[in-house]
Amino acid sequence: MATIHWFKRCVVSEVTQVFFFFGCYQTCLPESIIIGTKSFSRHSSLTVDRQYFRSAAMAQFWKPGTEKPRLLDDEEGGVLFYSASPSSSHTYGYASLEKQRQRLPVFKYRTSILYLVETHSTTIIVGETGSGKTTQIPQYLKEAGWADGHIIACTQPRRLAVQSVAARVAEEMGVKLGEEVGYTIRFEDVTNSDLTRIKFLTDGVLLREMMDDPLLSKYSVIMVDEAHERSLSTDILLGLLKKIQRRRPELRLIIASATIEAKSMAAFFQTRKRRPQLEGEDRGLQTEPAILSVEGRGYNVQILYVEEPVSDYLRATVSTVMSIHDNEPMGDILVFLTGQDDIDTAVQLITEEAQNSGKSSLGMIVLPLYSGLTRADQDLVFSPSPRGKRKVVISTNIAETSLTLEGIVYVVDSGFSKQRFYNPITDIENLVVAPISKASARQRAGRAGRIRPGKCYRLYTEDYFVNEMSSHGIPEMQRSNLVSSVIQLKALGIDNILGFDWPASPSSESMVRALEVLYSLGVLDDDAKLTSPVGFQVAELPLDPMISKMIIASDQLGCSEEIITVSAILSVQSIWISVKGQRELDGAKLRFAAAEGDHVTFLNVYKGFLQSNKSSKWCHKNFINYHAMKKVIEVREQLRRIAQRLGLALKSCENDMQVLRKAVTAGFFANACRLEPYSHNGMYKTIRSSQEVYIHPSSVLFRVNPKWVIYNSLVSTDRQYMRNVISIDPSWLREAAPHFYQQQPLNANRL
DNA sequence: GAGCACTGC
Repeated sequence: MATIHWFKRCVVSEVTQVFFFFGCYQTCLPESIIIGTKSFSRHSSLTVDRQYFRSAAMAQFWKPGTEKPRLLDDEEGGVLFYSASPSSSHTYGYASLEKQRQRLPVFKYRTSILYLVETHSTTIIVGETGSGKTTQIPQYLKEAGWADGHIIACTQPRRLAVQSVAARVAEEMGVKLGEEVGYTIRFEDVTNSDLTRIKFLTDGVLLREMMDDPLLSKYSVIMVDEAHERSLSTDILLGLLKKIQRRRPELRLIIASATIEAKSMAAFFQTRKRRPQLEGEDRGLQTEPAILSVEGRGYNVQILYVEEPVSDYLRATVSTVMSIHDNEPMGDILVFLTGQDDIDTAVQLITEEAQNSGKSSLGMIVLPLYSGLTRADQDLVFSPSPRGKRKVVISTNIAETSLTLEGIVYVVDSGFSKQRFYNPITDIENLVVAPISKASARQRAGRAGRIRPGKCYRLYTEDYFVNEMSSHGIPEMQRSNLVSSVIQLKALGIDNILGFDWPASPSSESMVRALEVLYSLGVLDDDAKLTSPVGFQVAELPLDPMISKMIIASDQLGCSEEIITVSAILSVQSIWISVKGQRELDGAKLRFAAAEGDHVTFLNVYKGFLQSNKSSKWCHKNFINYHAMKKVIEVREQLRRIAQRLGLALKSCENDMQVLRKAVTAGFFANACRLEPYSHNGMYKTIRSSQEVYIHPSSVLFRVNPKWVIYNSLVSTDRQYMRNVISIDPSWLREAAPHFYQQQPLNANRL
């Protein structure tokens, strides 16, 4: 392909001599802590590289058994760096497991960690993947007696991590999972209230627990793991834990992360300046956070940068993969691109290129990886590559944190990912391709060093990495719609949302917008307090507040069974299988299509699924995602239980779809749109802000264009597309939200 | 007639 050669030619022609630079520095520590590694130096040795890359720095990850630099920097930031003294040896039943435990890097810090937790309210532990912090620290705490009469909690951002870590710890302790060691995730509580002493849980579950027990009084130590990811729920949790600490000085917090800005996190938990006479300090408990750094266990990853910025990262990706395959020893390749579109194209281009070049096609298996794939397709990437073959996985961010692939030796990093951004003025969340942060780049590179030393090819220049890439991404909190977060805080009795102490404050526009939406839903009153009962009921449901409101309205309208089904379907990613050739999918959709719109279509799919006896074959035949439907069933059951607890009547409207549409209107009235009169291209305008929007072609109402519709969400590409659309009668709007629409020109006769 | 990074309750 001529286009691919362009990249090679261009670079080759400009590279006359290439240098190798060697430097030894630790990428696993935040810059603020590395200041003491004086040995860091860069000396260049002249080598001609046959690649088109310049090896600018060797990212040296610490290996077990090597001495690490020690430093003490307690001048300002409160960084305590303890020397690694061997812990006293203990003997436990499981010899081989015990040996393994002692070989983990974190073991050398056992005494230091216990000392810090004993003497400090908050301990920040920085440790790379493989340091063993997640599995070992809860055990150390238990061995030291922190579980006597209390529970040790360890939170994770993801369900899978909770399950696997809990299983591992139970195994190491030689106990049955669910007894002394347990875990809780949504839909699964594998704990025993009498026996469980170490409990793993998602941070979202811990937030929910706070609704019943605001001070989290059954926990003695709470370890918040992967805090560097700065997810929405982690940040809310950190803000709330800081508040709890003031009421419960004896509670110990451990904030664990890979590449956190340790000092800024420490500054967040720094309370001394504001309250010089904290109760805890009288008892020798330091309220100033301690920071401890633990080395990881990855192998060296050599970082290579492009000499010149690439104009087309897709082409650059293809030629880089081909070059690795032709020139480098065996080992699988992991490529980070942005989304399904790019990935499918890259898979195709690489496959073609390999076939054209003849010999190299023999040894390559090229596989896509993104969440929209079916389970079977995702499993392909986990099967070991056949002898003599090189596996090339082209992935989204899913391989950065959520999934770990073994056998990766080479990483190709495009430097981009899709990120969500929220505009509080237009109230629209956009998904845009944006440059990643240094922290992400390091995380991606680290994926190459899991089994042996690897290489990471960055499709951007070193100068760009050093001077332009931001060190950490923007926390999710500052990129999201905050309605769900605000209602959670309200439910926990946080009245002053605008004054809440966040690890990273969201814009006041976002918060004001969230308050407005909640007010219009009747969830907050004039004093911005939760209304009773609607506000409390909405807060209790683990859903977007607009969906929760829809459920509550369905009680009066007598269609709660149907609305709960619709809610469950709206809260899973997509019930349709994503296929490249969409013809068949469109045909399949037609079988379920309802004139009223997508919500009713969903109901038809659900009914069909039940009639098929929840058959996976039936799903396959109808282009429906079986795993998504199973999740729908689970979510639906949970919602029914909560609805009953809230005193809502579970009732079916049978075939009266008008009440169902009214219930949807009660939750989503703010998303009402009117077809522009005389519009020939299906243009709608939102009632609230006269924004130009169109029905998404995936909707059953595409080209049907009813005069009045309500959408569930907007997707913006070159146009604003409404997804999941239902037709309504405009008179229902004022009925559902009189205050919201009192000044809006709703006269349908104007059409 | 177009496209949905990834989590989580």
